[in-house]
Amino acid sequence: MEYRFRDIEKKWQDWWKSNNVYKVSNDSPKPKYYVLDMFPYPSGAGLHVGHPLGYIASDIYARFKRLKGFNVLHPMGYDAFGLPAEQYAIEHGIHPAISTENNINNFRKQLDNIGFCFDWSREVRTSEPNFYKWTQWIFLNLFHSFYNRKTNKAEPIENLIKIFEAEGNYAELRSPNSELFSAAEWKSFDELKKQNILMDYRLSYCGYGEVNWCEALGTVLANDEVINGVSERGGHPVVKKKLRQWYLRITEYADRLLEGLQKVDFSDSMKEMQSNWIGKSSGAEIEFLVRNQKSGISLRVYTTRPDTIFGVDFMVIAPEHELVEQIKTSGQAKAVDEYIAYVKSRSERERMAEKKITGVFTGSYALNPFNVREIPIWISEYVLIGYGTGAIMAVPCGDQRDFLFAKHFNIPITNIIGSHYNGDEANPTKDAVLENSDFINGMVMKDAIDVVIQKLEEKGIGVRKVNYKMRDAAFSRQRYWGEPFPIIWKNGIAESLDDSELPVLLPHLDDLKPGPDGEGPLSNLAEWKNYKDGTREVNTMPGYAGSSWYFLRYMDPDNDKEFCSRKASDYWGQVDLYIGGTEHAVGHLLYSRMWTKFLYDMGLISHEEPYKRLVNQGMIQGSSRFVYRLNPEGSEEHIKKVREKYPNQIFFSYGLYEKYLAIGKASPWNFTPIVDQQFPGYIFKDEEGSDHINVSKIHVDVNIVDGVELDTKAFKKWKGGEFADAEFIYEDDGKYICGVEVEKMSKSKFNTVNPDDLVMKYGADTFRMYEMFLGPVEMSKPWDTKGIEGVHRFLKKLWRLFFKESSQVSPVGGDLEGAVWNEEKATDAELKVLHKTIKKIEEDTERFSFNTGVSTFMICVNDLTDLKCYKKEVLEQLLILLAPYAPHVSEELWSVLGNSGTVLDASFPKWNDKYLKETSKAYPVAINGKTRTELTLALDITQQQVEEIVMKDAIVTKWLEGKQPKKIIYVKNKMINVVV
RNA sequence: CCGGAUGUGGUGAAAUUGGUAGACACGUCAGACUUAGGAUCUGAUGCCGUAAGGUGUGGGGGUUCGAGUCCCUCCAUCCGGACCA
Repeated sequence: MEYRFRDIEKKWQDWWKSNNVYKVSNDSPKPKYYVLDMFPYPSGAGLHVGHPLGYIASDIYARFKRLKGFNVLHPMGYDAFGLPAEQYAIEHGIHPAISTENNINNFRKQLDNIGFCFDWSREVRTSEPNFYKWTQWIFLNLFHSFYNRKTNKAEPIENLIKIFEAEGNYAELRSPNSELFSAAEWKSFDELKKQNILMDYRLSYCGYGEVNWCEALGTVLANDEVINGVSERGGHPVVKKKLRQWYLRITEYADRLLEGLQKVDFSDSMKEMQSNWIGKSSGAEIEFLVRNQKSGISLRVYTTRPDTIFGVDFMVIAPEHELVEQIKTSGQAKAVDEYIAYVKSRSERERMAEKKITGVFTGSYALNPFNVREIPIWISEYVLIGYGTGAIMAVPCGDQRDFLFAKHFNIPITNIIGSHYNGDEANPTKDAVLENSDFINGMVMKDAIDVVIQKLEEKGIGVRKVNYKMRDAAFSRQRYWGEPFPIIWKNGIAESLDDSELPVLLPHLDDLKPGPDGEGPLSNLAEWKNYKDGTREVNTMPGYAGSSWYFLRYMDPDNDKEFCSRKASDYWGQVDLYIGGTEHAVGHLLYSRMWTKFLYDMGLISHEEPYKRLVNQGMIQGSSRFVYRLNPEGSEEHIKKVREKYPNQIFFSYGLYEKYLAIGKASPWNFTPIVDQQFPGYIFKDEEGSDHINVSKIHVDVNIVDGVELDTKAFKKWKGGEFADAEFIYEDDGKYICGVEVEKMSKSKFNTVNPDDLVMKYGADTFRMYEMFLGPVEMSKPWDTKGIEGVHRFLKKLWRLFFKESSQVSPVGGDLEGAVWNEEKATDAELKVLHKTIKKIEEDTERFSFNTGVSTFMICVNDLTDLKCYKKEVLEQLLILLAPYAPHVSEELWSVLGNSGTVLDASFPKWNDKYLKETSKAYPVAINGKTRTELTLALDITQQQVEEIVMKDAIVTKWLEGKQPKKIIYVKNKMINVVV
């Protein structure tokens, strides 16, 4: 009977479904284990071979843990709200609810094909009211909370009101925007004022701020959704705009998010990315008095290097700085105004692209607080209003930007670091001994930092200060396809809806055009917007709202009383293993960590970090294939001439293309190849000059290319016959070879490979194992289908340990025709193969090395084939090992051997040392690391016994020539070195 | 520019604590069985060399009896952040 994977896989997938094999209970005596995948955004493009990589890895691990006796939670769901569905709706006229539903169904079908062990009864969709009800509920909890800096945790806003009523607002409580007031003053404020003050403390709050506004998408974007000044989705330009927005006060959690990284098992690069994003730096804020016609102005700067205070040669403030108007002198007013106008005319993108040194002198001087030296104040766009105080003290001998600025504008440079400064570039060292520095002369810089800060604080002109790059996260979108806010506006006050009014359903809307004044589409729906005696908030929540807590919902998906019962979250606890891509490093992962900390502060869950261990699967890149078409270009006459001779499209094989270029030989058309930088390829020019033949590189579907060889027949049919008339110039061996480049996998590059096709051709088990066999899960690599045959061959070989293959067609299951397996007792040699495999598979799987795991199976099956071992005793155990990797064939053969139920309910075999011990082993011996011989020694012997045997060995004694060895090094179990 | 990662045959890659580098697989070559094979099986396969032998983990240097592995330095590729004071 042959290995009929299609029937087998269909059979077991149906069986798993109808027997609820993967349904997980919250009530089990077994220890729990939670394996989670980053749930997908169901895009219209469907799955390509890159998507399932992480799912397969987690699936293997989840099954493995189940075999090891854990109660494993392994759920899946959909991150279904978001911008792309809405963009798609606008472009194609399909309502997001419909397209999302379609895409989900399509995803599900593709996922089911691969045979995952997800517990689909726990599926969540962020766009479902029974899910986003709780997203809204958590949002309201954030809204009703503030961060108490004294207790260092989130608390109900009532606590803050009590403090205000009793003590008023004081410095330690103060939020940057809020004023200080006494308890009595607080009581005298009217409601609007009180609410405005409270808004400065709420963990989700509404405020005005500079936001990233994307005109093309018609919405604001969070900082991590903007890459190099353009939107992550679509690459549209993004500008700064002041708008009323909802925010998440994530900055209050900056320190805890940073500290928490030490408690979790993430990769170094992931931790690095997060801590860079948080961007904690410590230093001081220093007050500089400004000397000009108006008195009493002071300029506050932030610096991490207060030790360089005597090296300050100028100050720079951001063009948007609030003191610009007051600081500019009448003499410089014109120049300053012109400069500000210039800066405004430049987009964010231009600024980043061309880093010109620009700036203008304000005419005013600041005074160094220690020696009252006059320091000119400049304005320049290289100082950002958003970071620190928007003003800096410039130390050109220590900071390269300051240095270049000083050189450019001929500002004299003070050297405070002696020979460490060479006059050609700044030196940011902290190890120099200070010079020209008044009371810190002679001190090492890094020691001087604290001394200066102390002195500043004593004199009341500065304060120690920690700064973060991270900003509060913009939490509203002017879009339709997201969670509505449970907020009503009344007389300028945001009021929360009552829990009983949740969920606030997203109303149906056919026309998704934006509302007036930069508001979202919901603004157009008056009957929905007007609610009770106020108006609803018409913005919606961003894509990351639902994903910030979805991992908790899986624990208790049907609960309609709570977002997740305490009992369920206590049982499942942290996600033990979280698998996903690095692209969420600073977005989703930070937000979900913050939400978890918040829920922990509120006493709603018992753990503070959501993910215990994070594994980042690598990206599978596309391996694009190209054909090279010759296009005549230039005068009409020339084109006609060429076309007369060659009426069809001519394609050049890659090898020839390369060859002609390499040797500079004339092509068959006598066009001399020359390199032309203007074109993305090469140009073949004719002798006359302007007329030439351009070679265009065309993406060709990887699925009609076998390795690098083009299937020319399929090519002619491809794209509805666009290339039906193609003629080919072949290699010498008559093949048409394509060019290869690694790019991002995308439909437009024709380099996507659909898993469905591979599953159809080779089966899900082969596909799963091949994806793992490609290399370490964490590594990015281009997809290459060549090689899948090897894995398929392995499964067929495995099959032949159970059945003789015959061409006769037999029904699946129950029919044991051609069975070769037997119940004989296994020999030691066979058990050795088995136990070696058990040990290796356990280790490989545990340390996530699935690629070597697959190899281990191949070696095992090769060995068993060599031994002609068809014994049930061995094979049965092997099937248990294989069940996580190739679940379908394992189930089939497991039942063939007469077992009932799923193989996953078996327990993972234990390996026995007894079978792994060698009776004897050859040890190479090296003398002075040069010469080698082999000795045969027993396995468990002592160092002393080894030395005795070595010294008795004929070859060794001959080498030693009577000399005594200095030492004999017995290295573990392999090598002995004799040093003379 | 800063930070992180990676660099091993024709290809994907193994080598868990420093211990016979290249497991396993693809590809290639040769052979067997075949009317045929894109089926299956056997053998060979890092490179140079007919061979003995030499050489070999991006380059250079170091530690060690011994280095793919540890240290220094340079180079290349990928990813992330970039006027963050």
